[in-house]
Parts: sequence; C-alpha cells; structure tokens
Amino acid sequence: MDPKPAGKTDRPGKRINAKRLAEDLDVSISTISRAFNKDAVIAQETRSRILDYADQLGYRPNPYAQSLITQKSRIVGIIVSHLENPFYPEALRGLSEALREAGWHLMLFTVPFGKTPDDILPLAISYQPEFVIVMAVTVSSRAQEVAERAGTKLIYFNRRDPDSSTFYVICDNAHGGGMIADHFIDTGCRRLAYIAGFQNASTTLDRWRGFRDRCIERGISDVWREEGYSFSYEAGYSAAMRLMNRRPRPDAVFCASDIIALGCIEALRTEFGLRVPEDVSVAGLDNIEMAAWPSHSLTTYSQPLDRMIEATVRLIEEISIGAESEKVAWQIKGDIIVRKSTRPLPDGKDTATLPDKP
Amino acid sequence: MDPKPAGKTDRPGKRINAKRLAEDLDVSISTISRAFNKDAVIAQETRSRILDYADQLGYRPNPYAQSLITQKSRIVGIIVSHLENPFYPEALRGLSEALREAGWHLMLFTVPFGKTPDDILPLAISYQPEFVIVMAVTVSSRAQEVAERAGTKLIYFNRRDPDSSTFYVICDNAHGGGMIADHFIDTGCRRLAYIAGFQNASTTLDRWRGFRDRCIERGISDVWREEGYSFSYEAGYSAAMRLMNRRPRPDAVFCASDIIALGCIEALRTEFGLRVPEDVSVAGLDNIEMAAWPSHSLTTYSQPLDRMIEATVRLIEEISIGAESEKVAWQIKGDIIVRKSTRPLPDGKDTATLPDKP
DNA sequence: AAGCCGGCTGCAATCGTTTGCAGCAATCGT
DNA sequence: ACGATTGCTGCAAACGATTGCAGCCGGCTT
Repeated sequence: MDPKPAGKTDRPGKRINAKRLAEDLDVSISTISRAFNKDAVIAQETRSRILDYADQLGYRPNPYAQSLITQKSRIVGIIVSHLENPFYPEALRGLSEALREAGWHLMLFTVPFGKTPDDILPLAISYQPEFVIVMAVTVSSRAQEVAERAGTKLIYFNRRDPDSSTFYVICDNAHGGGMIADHFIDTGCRRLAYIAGFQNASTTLDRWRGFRDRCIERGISDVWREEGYSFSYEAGYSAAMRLMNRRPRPDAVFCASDIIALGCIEALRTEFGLRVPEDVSVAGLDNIEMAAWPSHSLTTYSQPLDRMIEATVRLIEEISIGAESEKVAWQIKGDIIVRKSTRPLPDGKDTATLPDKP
Repeated sequence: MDPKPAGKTDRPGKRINAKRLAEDLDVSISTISRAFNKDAVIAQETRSRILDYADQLGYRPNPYAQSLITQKSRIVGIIVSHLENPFYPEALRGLSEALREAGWHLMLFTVPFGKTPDDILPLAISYQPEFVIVMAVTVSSRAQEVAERAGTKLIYFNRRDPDSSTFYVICDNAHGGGMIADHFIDTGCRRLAYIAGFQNASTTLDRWRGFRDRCIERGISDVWREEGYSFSYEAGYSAAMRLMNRRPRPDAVFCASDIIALGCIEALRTEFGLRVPEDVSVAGLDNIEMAAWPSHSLTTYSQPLDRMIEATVRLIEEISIGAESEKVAWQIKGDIIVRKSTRPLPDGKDTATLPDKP
C-alpha cells in the first residue's frame, strides 16, 4: 500500500514521469494514465492511491506527450492587433479567464505595427492550437483557408466576414448605431455626424449602417460621415478637427468606438472651445471602463462582453467535442448607457424604455 | 528529383508528417529532421529540396513531438494580474513582440479577482513552459520553490523580491521618486504628499523611499503618505479625497502610478474644485500613453519599457543556452517627463538637466 | 592498390503518454 | 459445478520528431 521505500524515491535529475510512479506503486503505466483520465475504467481505490502519491511527488502528466498521442492540445491561440484600445485588454482578460475555467490554455500573439493578422496567422497555427481566435477588425478571407489546412478552427471576435463561413461572435453593431441615433434625435439633435474607424472593418460599416438607417427612418436624411482610419484616440482627435471645420457644424457626433469618442471630445474642448454636451453631444460604442470615469462620463452602447465571451467559449467547447455547430454567427445585443456627454432627455422620456424598432 | 507522383500524394485525412515527406522524397526521416535543424550536417542540395517540398505541402515539424524529445518547449508563460492598468497591456504587447522575434511562444494567464498570482502559478507551470514571467506586484516567496520543482525558471517583471534570488527586471523606482521630489521642490512646492499603491508591493515601497529620502535631503522632513491600497483610478480618487481633507493641504502629490494620478486629479477637480497645477501639482510614474493626452498632460517618470523588455528577453536567451546568468537583478533608470500637471519651473531652470544626485 | 578521410545519410532508440485488446480473478446464473 | 459475465489491469503499438553511432561512397595520399 505504501510507495516503495527510499533509495529509489529520490532518484536525481530526471523529471518524474508515469513510469516512475508505476514502479513505485507496482502498477502499470496504463493504470497511472487511467487514474488521471476522468472517465477511464479503474478501481476507485487504485485511483486515489495513485493520485495521492502523484501530488505528493508533484507529478502531472506531460502535456506534450498527451498532445502528441491524442492529437488535441487544449490550446487556443489568440491574435490581437490593437491592445492599445482598452476594449481589447478587457476582452482579453475575460476570454482568458473563461477559457481557463473551461480547461484551455491561451497562447497570445500580438500584431506588430505595420503587419496584419494575416501575417501572424502562420506563426499562430505553427503550434497547432485547436482554435485561433482573431480579435482584430481586419482579416483577409484567405485566413480561413490557411487555418483549415493546418487543422485549426478560426473564430472571429468582434468582426464578421460576410464572404466566408468562418465562425464569428460580435455585438449587434447596427442595433447599437440605431439606439444612439434614437437617443440623439430624442434629445433634440438634428445635425448628426459619424466618425468612422478602419475603413473596411465590419464594425465600422455596421455601426454606420445602423446609425444612418435609423436617422433616415426618422426623417433626417443628411448624415455626415468623417473617416477616422483607425480606432484610436488620435483618430478621434483629428477627425473631429476636420469635422468641426465644416459648416454648419454638427450638433451630435457618434463615434465608432469609445476611444475615438474620447479623442473627439478632447478636440472639441481644446481646439474649438466647445462644450459637451451643451454645444455638441458625443457618444461612443464599447462601454470601456474609462467611459464611466467622471471626467469623461461618456454616453455609449455597451458591448455585452460577458455574453460574447460565453458564446465564444461555448462555441469552442461544442466544436471540440465534435458537435459541428451549425450556427456560425453569434450576434448579441447590448444596451445603451446614457451618461453626461449627450444632452439630457426632455422630462418624462427615457431612451432606455423606447420600443426597439425592428 | 521530383516528388513521388500522385495517388500517394493526396492521401486523405492524416496530417502530413516527416514520414510522409521522407517517403515522397526517398530519404529517411532523420534527413527530414536535419533539413529543419539549422546546424545539422546535411547536403545543401538535399536540404533545399526538402524545404521546398515541405512548404509546398505546408509541412512544419510537430512542436509537441519536438518538445517531447528535446525537453524544451520554447514556451514562456506570463502571469498578469492587473490588465486594467494600462501599463500592463503596453508591457504585454512589447514582451509579446520581442519574445516572438526571439522565437518564443507566449502563454498568457490572467489572475482573476480575488486570487493571487500564486494561485495561478501551478496552472501556469502545468504546461511546462521553460520560463514564467510574473508581471504582478505581489507574489509570495514560495513561488520560486514551486517553479523550481517543475523545472521552470521564474522572472519577475516590475517587481523585486529582496528575500529570494529570483531574477527580476524593474525600473529604478527610487530614482523616479527622487526625480519627482526634485521637480516638486524646484517648482516651489513645499507641502509634499505621496499616494501609495498596494501596501506591500516593492514598487510602492521603492517609489516612496526615493521620494521621501530626497525630500529629507533637501530639507523637507514632513512628507504625507496616504494609502491607496491598489494601483487604480478609483484608488487615486478616494485617496485624494482623504488626503485633501487634511490640513494644511498638500500643494504637490506624487502618485505611485499614472493611473492613480489620473484618479487623483479627477477628485481634486470635481470634488474640491482645485486647479491642477495652479493649486496642486500632481505627478505619476509609468508614462502610459494616456498620460500624454492633452486632457491629462501628466508629469511623470517613464518606465523604460523597451529596455526592460530587452533585458528580460536577453535574460531568457542567456539562461536558455545554459549561461547561468550571475546577474539576478536588472534595474533600469527612466526619465522624468515634465508636462502640465505640475507647476512650471522658474525661468532658466530645467529639471531635466539637473545633476543626478547619487 | 590499399588505406584513409570527409561528407552525407540511415538505423534505431528514445521522449511520456493513450488506448484497443486480451487476460484473469471473482461473482453470478442456472 | 460450470460457463458467462463483470470489473479491473497489463501489454504493446502508436504519436512524430531528435540524435549518437555506424556505414557508405568517392577521392586523395602514399
């Protein structure tokens, strides 16, 4: 019942392996393996004897040998291109925790300046993760093919690709744009503008579409659009400068992201001496933590991060156990968060309870 | 010279492996392996023939098999506890890129709320990375022992542990504190205060020590210290509130991090109606990107991230090739960055050119 | 012509697991 | 009492590479 006496016990150097446990406990290597395999056939007593001795020795099955034989790595790669946008660290953190709880390991790849996620993908799949999550707005459609060839499933996070059948998880960006439009109009704004992010990003497009369509629906047909070219503070700052030199000036600006909105507000204040929201309402989309800071108090539409993450992990789990999920797209609605960067509603009205037009 | 004709070429399913290449090219598996091993003996022509065919097929050596046999994984784990502090995404990004360039893969572990890096360490080492970088201010001294047992080297980033001989890379926090003290005093402030971060963090301590010692050297013996209990915006906000209810009020506040400083400034403005820097000078330490935003324009001491990262990667490389580095500590000086959150210098003086007192 | 050397290549053991299959003891049914 | 069943365990063949050692072959020395 007791492990082999010393002499053998403190063999030097070599990392302890199943063979060592097997010898000490007088069982076969197979049995050791089965002790660690949740649903393998093994006597309850044998298992606990092994498990006890194992963590007395600090033994854990070698993951490389496991991956080699099972052809599964329990590794998820993640490609992140814009960690400087606070939305991504928040998302990264959530994904990291959720995946860990589900028993996955996360391998991180950042995209250096001047490169695209496509350039990094080959590297990411070289470690043969079972999945690669691409948290980036721009990806070529060839990515899917490259990944497939390596036996890796691709999942887009915060991006959709209409041209491919790649899995994706996003928030309902068009809905967000619509809610912001409603809020602007309900609070009396009429000269509405949009500051875009990366030009071809699905997020830029969908938010614009939702925003503009709702404006038109409600009788405002002229909506400015100013290119930001990226989702950053600087982009918001300089786009706002161009925008505010137009005449007449807009009285409300919807920015394609919170961080753009913060740059925009800054430009309005320091470059034009404009007050927010008295002169101009500004809203963003993401609901990053900073948006709630009193100095910003940014009205925004929240990305439902928790639910997006939950969906992503569930997707991974399902595909991983072989249930080829039919549902390729997860699009989740968020909520409008009204703060002080937009004009208050006239008494008695409340955007949050407005009917959600289809 | 040409690979085997079809029929065999498009064998279905199975991932391609060295055996497959070997058969197609009529060489042995060993030779395939050598073609990929930079300094193995192999005919130049054979190598290029193999390499060409390999990437025609999209073949890459299986990393799990490699790790298994070589006992090296080229994986670096990284434990990050406070991704919400923008300093860490910046550091993470830099480390990720530098490590990638050096041929390492990065496995990310975040520390969930309520847990410590120590809780995560066992998980991090379960994948047998060769190194684990701990980017967190609090770690127990037992960590070192746990890692060692698993054959993993530990490296602290932005933290030092006086009680252990664990490798660490930090900026010269005491120097930073001293520079800020000088700047405050040079610009005429006399009632100096410090807002601390985590109470037992080496960063909190060293910054305080450098700051206070310089104050005393220069004849200011009474220096306030207010606990922040964490390195966050909220911590800065509430600490500032407590601090400003003291009498007399300080006329300069050194915050243990930039993000604390931003929270502090916000509280000064909105809760007390104080102007920065006219009524109170505020400085931070980190030089995160946001510090340069016009709305904050925060005076700070920069962490020399690039050089810290370079040092970390070099450390890893050296240890990895067996050159047991004798130098355990890397402490790198940064620079003071004077912006508009502190009073301007009297004409003709310039902090940046002040002699650096030992 | 014999011997030797140098440049390549192949053989085979090895890393540490998983898992289908076979075996064996104890229990059960009839 | 005897075959069938049940419950566990061990054997051995993978998985896909790396690497020390031995062997081969052609050219050069003597």
